[in-house]
Amino acid sequence: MTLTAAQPSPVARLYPAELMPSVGELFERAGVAMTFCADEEIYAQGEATDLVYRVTSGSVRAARLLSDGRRQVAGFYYQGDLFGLETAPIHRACTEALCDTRVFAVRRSALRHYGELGEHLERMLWRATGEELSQVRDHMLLLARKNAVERVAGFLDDIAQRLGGDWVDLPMTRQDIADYLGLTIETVSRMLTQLQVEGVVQFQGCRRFRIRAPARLASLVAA
Amino acid sequence: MTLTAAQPSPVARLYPAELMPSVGELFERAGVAMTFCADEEIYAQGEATDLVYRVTSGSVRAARLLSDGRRQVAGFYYQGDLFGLETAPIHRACTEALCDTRVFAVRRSALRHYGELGEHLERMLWRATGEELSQVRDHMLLLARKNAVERVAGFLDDIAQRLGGDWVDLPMTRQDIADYLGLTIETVSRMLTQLQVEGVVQFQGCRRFRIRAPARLASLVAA
DNA sequence: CGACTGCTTGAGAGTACTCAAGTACTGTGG
DNA sequence: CCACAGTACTTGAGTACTCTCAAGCAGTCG
Repeated sequence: MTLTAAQPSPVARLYPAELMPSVGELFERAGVAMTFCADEEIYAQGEATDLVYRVTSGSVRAARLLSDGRRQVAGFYYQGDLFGLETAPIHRACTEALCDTRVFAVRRSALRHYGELGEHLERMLWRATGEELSQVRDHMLLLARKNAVERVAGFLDDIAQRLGGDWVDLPMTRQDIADYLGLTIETVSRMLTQLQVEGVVQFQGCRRFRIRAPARLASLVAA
Repeated sequence: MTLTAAQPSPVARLYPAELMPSVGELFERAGVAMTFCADEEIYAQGEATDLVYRVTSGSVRAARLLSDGRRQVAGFYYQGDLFGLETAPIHRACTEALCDTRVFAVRRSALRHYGELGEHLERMLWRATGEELSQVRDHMLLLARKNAVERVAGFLDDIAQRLGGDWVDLPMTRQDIADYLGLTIETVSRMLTQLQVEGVVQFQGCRRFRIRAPARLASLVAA
């Protein structure tokens, strides 16, 4: 990991509400830039939760390990996403970069020194926490009540919507997907093959795909 | 549902930090008391998220329905728990009372009229959202990576810890438990029988149990 | 080109599900 | 007080889906 910016200096000017900077600007102004290469750890399970991050470019995976080695991927974060939001003093999950990734990190405990900017950021963090809660609940529904095809279809739909574009490049391995969906790597592979055979999606190599039958994909995702 | 208190009146006194009232007091002061009988709906899926609730007595189940009838119980709330916390303007889940239940409801949009009390409550809501996020993540891990016995053991451990006491009375049906754990009612029943046969727990009727071998239960719950 | 890692495919096994029957608990009416 | 109905729960047998283990294939890097 490399720091590419100096420690931030307090910024406590008054902003008229309509000129309040975007979340991205807030992080760039109040945070520290960091870069990580593929598979590098951003923070560890058990580390203090003082820093909050925003993905500038690249993508990130949050994971938890059970004592017997089973792994669960709690989520993926892409460009523009905030992560590291936890109320507990210690991280319950670790996060790692999936590919070369740049983030801005803000020290939570320092927010009160940033005046209005800090308050604004705090509100943003709250909102992001709420949004994450609702995402996690959706994922819970998927894990509790959906079969393998539906899970994989849901995943492809999600990521296509999140990353946009005609063709989508998957930044994560099959193992990551499996651990995210509560399946095995073989089952994920089989379902991907099945969806491709059925003409729902089309793959170009194993990391790049495009949706060919959005309606059929949507019917699998249901809700 | 019955209202048993008048609409609250603004309370904007100054509280020294150390005299700040507890969450319970805050809800009683700023909220409206409501009572629900068993299986009565507290709010519906799709309803506005303006109200936030706190359980005074009884217990509550939050559930979501898939279009094909599959149901997922998102969580249970017991005495002292806050629920209804969502950032989205509309509830993604409905909540129902499991038994005769009393709650206090606070109108979120009214908080800014309550001065310091309101700000304090907002902070409480934020913290509660964070705590719920971490609980939901634990549950996600359970759903993604644990087998039937481990799920049921985890559930019993959770509820015993939450409700306390030697003997624990389950306020929910087997169907509720199954929909919460992503299992069928028959599997839940079989696992409960198995745990009882193995001497891990003991049942008195089908709604009242006690933990007989905490260590063995803990080893099943793992983490 | 060869080794390595990541992905796919196949065969067989196991866990949880489905369907079906039976038992226990609760409340109602005789 | 007991019989009955209704609901909730348990148990059993057979099935299906996903997992495990094993082998083969593809893309990448030195």
